[in-house]
Amino acid sequence: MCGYKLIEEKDGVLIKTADGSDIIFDPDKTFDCGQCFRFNKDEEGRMSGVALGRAVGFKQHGRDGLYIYGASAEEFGPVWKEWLALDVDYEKVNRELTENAGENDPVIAAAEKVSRGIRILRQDRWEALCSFIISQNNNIPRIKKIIEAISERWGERIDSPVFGTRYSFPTAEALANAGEKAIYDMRTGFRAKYITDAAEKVASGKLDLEAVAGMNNDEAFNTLLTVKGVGPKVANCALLFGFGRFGLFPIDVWIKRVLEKYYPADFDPSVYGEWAGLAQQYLFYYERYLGGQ
DNA sequence: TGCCAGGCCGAAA
DNA sequence: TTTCGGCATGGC
Repeated sequence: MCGYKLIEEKDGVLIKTADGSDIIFDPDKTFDCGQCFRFNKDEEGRMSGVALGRAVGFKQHGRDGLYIYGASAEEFGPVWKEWLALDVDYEKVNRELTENAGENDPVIAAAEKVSRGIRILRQDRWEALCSFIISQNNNIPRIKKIIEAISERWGERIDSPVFGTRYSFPTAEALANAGEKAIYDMRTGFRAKYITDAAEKVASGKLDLEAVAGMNNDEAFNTLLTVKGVGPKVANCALLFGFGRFGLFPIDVWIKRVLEKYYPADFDPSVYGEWAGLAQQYLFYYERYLGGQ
């Protein structure tokens, strides 16, 4: 089910599923599961932040609804439906995921249950790549701080009637022009040279993210590895979250822990099929936020 | 205070 | 080819 009714409101647009079915989108979980670093719960109880150069906020509205603050009805289809992946039937995906995994999978069914409502977003390519370069050997609160800081410094100012002043994620050109020292001064540490290399490659066209989007997974992966500071984990996260490669399964310290804790040594995540990336995200959320409860 | 964080690089073995 | 120390910083 992916049809929606749109109701224009004064500060945004209310989305309801056309047939009253569960929308399966939990903003709190989706923006708190480490795929996107620019959203926080605000005083109104919305998950608000900046994406695609727009200030926006999300709040669940009953089981079948979603309130999108700072957006219009005509923006929904081309912008937010795509970005939030509301075109994907998660009821079906969740069913396929647990079926693919089979009955002998120790935890995916439990992880799916507690993680229900997480959607893998279709984020901006450059923002995803750059954000996950920053994420390496770092913790989520600090990753968010650094990203906010560089956005305030080198992003475009956005004056939103709903959210006030916010800043877009800086372009590769802006960061390339800023230079490594200025980026280092934003407390990015040893990542400054990696961010700079990525920004310079993208700004110069030496790395064409549009072209990467047209490549198969292996080609795209190997192309991203040409950036200094981009290894397997960062490349897979960039592709999963920024290029809609929902079948990729990035392995970080948390996922490694999950695999060691619950799965046999020879476990192959490709059993999760084209939704391995979602399985990964469910397992991450399950372990990180619930301690495997 | 010390350990760790959505890792990767470069050198050593 | 695989292993391993080092890395900047700050959250907890």
